[in-house]
Amino acid sequence: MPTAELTEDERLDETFAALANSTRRAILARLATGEANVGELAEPFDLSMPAISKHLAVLERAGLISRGQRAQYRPCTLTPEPLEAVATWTEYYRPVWEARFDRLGDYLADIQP
Amino acid sequence: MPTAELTEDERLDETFAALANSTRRAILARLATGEANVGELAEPFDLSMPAISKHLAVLERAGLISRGQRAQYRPCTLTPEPLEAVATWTEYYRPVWEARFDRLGDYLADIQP
DNA sequence: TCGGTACTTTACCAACTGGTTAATTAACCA
DNA sequence: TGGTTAATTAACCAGTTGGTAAAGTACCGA
Repeated sequence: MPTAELTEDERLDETFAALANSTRRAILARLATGEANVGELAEPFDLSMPAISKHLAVLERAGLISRGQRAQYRPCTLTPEPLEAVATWTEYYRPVWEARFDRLGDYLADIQP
Repeated sequence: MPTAELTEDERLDETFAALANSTRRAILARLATGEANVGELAEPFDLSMPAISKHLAVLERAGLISRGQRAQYRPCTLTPEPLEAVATWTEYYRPVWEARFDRLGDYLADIQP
């Protein structure tokens, strides 16, 4: 079958949706320290294995992780390209939130004698 | 009533969920250029007004916009603090995706005679 | 006071999400 | 071969999401 062929917008939709869950963000944080199997990833959570499997499927579909196979194990690794896209998207708005400090700077300048 | 009292994780959940929709991201992009009424925000989209109202409610609940009132109009403005939180969250992973280039650098160094 | 404009609320719908338990697949090991 | 371990798939469920059409609210202006 052909590779999904998503638009940039659709890829951002999937990435943001995948990140909108603290279990999945915690899994990414764990993977930032290195590869891990599904069981190791599941251990910190009070969730069934199928629940973790589903979270991993969401992360994989969003391109945030990739999965290998070693015997019965499915080692997961972080693939951070979508995070880079999020950073790029977000940086566009940096001037907007920094304007607040600019205005604060103006204010501080104003009250100087 | 007391302000929602969400954890940092819950606020990130809401922010990422709000951003996981291209209509809402387009609305934010529009608001980055300045305040706008609901009708003005709806104009570029082939969606009913209630649909836009719902998107704005999601953005407001996530703290990404705030809404005023001027006669019949509800002017919306961008409130970028949650975007700053997203940037902070994302920057944590920057070394991970930049490691790719580091490794590329190692590789290029290796193949030098 | 009455009509129009701007927007929200309500009621409804189909599709998706996040969880469960039970069953299945696949690989190792004794 | 048969049992154990690792993980996925299937079937199900309640709650949320993204959309609609229709009704309601609120303000302005003639």
